[in-house]
Amino acid sequence: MSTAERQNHFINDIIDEDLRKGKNESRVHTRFPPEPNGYLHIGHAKSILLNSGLAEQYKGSFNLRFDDTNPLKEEDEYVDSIIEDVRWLGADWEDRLFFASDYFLQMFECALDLIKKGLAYVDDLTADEIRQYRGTLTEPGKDSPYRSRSVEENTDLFLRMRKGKFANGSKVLRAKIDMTHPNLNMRDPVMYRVLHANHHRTGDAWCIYPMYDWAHGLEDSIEKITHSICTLEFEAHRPLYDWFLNSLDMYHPQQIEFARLNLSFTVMSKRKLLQLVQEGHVQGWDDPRMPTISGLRRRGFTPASIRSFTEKIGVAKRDSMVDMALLEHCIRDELNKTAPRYMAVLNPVKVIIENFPEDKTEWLDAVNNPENPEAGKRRLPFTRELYIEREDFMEEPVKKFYRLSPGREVRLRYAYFLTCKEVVKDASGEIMELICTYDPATKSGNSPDGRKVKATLHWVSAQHSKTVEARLYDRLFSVENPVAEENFLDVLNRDSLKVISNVQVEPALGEINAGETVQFERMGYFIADTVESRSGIPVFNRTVTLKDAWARLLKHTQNTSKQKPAKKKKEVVPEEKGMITIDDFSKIDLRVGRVVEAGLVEGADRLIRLMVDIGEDAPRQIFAGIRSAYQNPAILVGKDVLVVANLKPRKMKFGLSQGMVLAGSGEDRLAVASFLSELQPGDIVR
RNA sequence: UGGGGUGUCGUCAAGUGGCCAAGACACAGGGUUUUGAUCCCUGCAUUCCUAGGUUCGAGUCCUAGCACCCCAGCCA
Repeated sequence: MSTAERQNHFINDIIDEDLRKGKNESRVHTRFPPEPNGYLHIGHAKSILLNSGLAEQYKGSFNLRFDDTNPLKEEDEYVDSIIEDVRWLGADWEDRLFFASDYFLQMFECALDLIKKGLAYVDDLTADEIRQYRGTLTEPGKDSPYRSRSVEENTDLFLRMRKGKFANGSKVLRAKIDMTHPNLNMRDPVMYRVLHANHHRTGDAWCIYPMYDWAHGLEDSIEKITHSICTLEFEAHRPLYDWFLNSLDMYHPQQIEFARLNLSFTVMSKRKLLQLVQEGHVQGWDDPRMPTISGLRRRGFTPASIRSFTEKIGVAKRDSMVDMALLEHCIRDELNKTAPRYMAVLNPVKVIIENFPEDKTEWLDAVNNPENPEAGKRRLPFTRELYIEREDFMEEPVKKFYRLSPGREVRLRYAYFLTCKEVVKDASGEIMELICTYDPATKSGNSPDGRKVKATLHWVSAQHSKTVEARLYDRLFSVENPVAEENFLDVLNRDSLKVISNVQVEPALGEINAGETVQFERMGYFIADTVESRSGIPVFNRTVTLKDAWARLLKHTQNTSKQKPAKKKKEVVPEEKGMITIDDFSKIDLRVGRVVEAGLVEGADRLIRLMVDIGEDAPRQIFAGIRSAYQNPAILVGKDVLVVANLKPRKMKFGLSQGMVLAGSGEDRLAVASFLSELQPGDIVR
């Protein structure tokens, strides 16, 4: 494939240094070691392209090796899909396709060797007991009672394990390291478990299977890998990787860890992807909404776009979440240069051109790809009846909408200027047809008088167009990080797939081959689905929309108009209309009060200090700004007034004001509301 | 609270003691345009998790904190 360009990251630095020192005879040999228990996703693509890219860059080698050490989870179906995906991505393993299961015998012999060295033992503890003996993060573990078996006994037992003399789970082979090691992985890890199960490649040849930590370093060592690159979660396993190889005194590759890829608006764990498939939330591993390689391929992504993406995201050790927008950018960037353009109307509305002859078909030239002159031209039929996009017409155009509306003139791409004269609706008010006229002088879209038009619309001839189906895909999840939710299924994007069956496309599109990608002008990039297209009847998958400034503008105004009514509910109702509800009113504790004392306040020329009896043990002190109306406060004494009793007390420099006295005010008047009645202080007013 | 990692713009990510802290995506503004696309221009971290320190000079070195991630499968 293409030659890998050097990227600057820490793994390059490590390799450069190794080469400088002449380590491994200056070889570079990498590998991609998938377990065939699921489909590959874009996170794997990052690893595949990293490993194979490094091999290319340093003129080394790259192996594809299946890490098939667990017969319970692995299947040939997955092997096949993985091979297809890695090949499609362009990684070249030449003749080096390997299986860990091919090394089972060598691994077995190595285990015997380790037993002989007194570094491994057969343990009879149950899985539960092993867990208990392991200790915790903060407490050391303790030795198994079987830890001190002799080399002879261990050898005998292990041989019999291999011969099938023991039941599943009854015995394991463990490395003898250190049960008090602060790294849990070093507390006598299990190397082999008894598993009477059929393996997808070795069948019934084995009934003991090696564990990852034991097997992986051996696989790398056997293949003479120089740099064994894996993801961060294996960092704590590296001491073990090193311990096994050192104990065996074998060729020793270097394990290097990097951060796995996380992509916004999707999930990347095999378990969750499997769940999406099994529970039918998507239509399979290759559903175009899936972040799997096969899903992306069916969606219309290309190896080059994925390669470009992995180059842009870089390689580092910090946990990160890459913006889906970057992946979308990469595929747009490529398809813009390569995809031939066609016209297709996703949501058609009929246009009738009054002044165009009924029986005439005019063939017009259209450019196949403005980015690539070599793509040539094609001819488009133009007739009296056309379809245009329903969204390209607005009977009452909003601000900044400059497409078609009554009385307005637009350009039909590669054709003529068109003016809307009349809107025809059905009984329900839905627009059925647009009656328009065209200007014959504007052929191929130019006006001789220099008249300008603000918009250019795509269109198809109603007589010639074909009806096809399209699937409009969107992001699978509605939030950036679905994994952060209680249940990631709760945030599945309900609109991730919209199937539309009445897409009107120009005739040439009927001839397209499955797997070909085109641009529907102004709408997006679409690929003819490889699974459901039939000869002459393509089914289109939308890979990605074009960037759309108008859609963004619309969204913004929608958002702001959505927010406004929400605000208005709070503010407008009480303020503009002067209304509160009965609930608001019932919050006010209004009492009858009798003024028992009233006087001026020293240093405050507006305030009067009142002592008001509202039926409580003691009168309340209330400061009221009513002095302008009561130069002689004494006249207030003995009057019955209305007091807001549950007003939050307010500290003033003259003292605490514990309520409010209602007063009425008008032009030049201010008076405390007082009254004569049978009501007594403390009575509630409603 | 054991061990292993990581902290630089909204998101990725360069930077390996010495010009005003690369670049990309996103975002905002402008220009060109027969795709409201593409393309082009402009803007976008006085600051690198925090606090001290070393130094003529620190994102880079030292010390002490803080935050986040991984590990207790007979999964990989």
